[in-house]
Amino acid sequence: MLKPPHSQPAIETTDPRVQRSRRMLMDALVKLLTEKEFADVSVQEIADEATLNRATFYLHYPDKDALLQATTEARFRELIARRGLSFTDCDGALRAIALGVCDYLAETTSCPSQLSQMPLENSVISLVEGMFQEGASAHGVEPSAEVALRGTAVAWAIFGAARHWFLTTERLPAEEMAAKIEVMVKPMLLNASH
Amino acid sequence: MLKPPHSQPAIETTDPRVQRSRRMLMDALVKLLTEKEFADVSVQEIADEATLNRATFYLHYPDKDALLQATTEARFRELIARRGLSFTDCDGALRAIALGVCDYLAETTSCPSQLSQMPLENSVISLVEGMFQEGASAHGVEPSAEVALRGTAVAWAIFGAARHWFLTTERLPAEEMAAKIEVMVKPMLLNASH
DNA sequence: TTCTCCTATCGACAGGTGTCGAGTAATCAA
DNA sequence: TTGATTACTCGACACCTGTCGATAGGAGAA
Repeated sequence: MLKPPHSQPAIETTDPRVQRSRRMLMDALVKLLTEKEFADVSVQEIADEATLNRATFYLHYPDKDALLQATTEARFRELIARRGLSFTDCDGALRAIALGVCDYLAETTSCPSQLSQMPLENSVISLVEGMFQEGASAHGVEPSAEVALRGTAVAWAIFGAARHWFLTTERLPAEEMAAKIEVMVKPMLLNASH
Repeated sequence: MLKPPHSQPAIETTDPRVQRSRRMLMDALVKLLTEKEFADVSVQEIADEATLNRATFYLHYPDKDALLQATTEARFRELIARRGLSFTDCDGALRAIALGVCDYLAETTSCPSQLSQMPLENSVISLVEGMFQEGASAHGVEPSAEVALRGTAVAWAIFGAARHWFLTTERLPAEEMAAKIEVMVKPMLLNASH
């Protein structure tokens, strides 16, 4: 469900030991996910795979959902960065974001069967939301409830569409899908953004 | 996560014992949710509250998430039915659905603090999706990948917007919000539906 | 180096989970 | 009513969870 305690604690630490432990835990989870479902992975297994003690796991994440969340977020951020997403051109950004989400789903969930489930969504959607906020403020659109609402709705629409695409057999190339999503979703932004 | 086994098994049984047990489990969960967080509710507590054996719980649902899912779906269906949502007028339907989702979130999650989390979404979104399918086919729009995609994206957008609204302090009346959502989301449907 | 702070380790704990086999009781059809 | 079927109960099982206190061990500053 929700992790109010260390919801976003897993960031900002310079201590190399901490960095190392967290990376090892993430890598361990990713490896285990190529072998079995998330639900079938225990904290003990993750700790073993990471060559860390189980108690150490709980020093960093409240439970395995939080680790999945953090891992997901890190991978998605990296993917976006690798694509060199810049918000200098407003027009390309929408398609790029859609493409990023499609790519992300296709890449990180192709392993066992359908990991395309819920815990992933929280982090990805809120990241996409953040991108819209960023993009809007970068272009002088002052933040308002209206803008925030539209950003949220668009983020959810994009994720929902990308997920739909991902769950489809015989799917189109990601680029085509991203273009489709762009034209479908763009009208939602036109009334209130600049 | 996902429950492939009895994902939608909780339907269609005439045996009164089954009906009774499932209803008692749902009612028990609803009652317990007024007292504590979902994460803090154990299967044993649910069974006790329902005056059923714990093993009986597992005869009906694979875990407590599945019960929450089923309970959620039942409540949302009932709410929609109570509002007398009809799809005879295409124009009102969109706003009515948005209103239904807002109502739903406001009603079922006001109890402890924030239950507005993930397990709920699956069922509600797919229900809304189903409504679009239904509405489209009722008006002679032949089913296509395009229509399905738009329905999905709209469902996610509505849910995301309603959730955003729900998590806002000082929120507008649900009716106003639903109207806002309608105008925001409607353009997504215009190109491909009739 | 030495000292301090923080992280990682270890063993153990009370509790929860999901499943099983065997027995009881309710339902439905013949 | 009888008999077959199915739901429910019960106790027990191995395992996982989240947390604790005590201890060892690196990182960085004095």
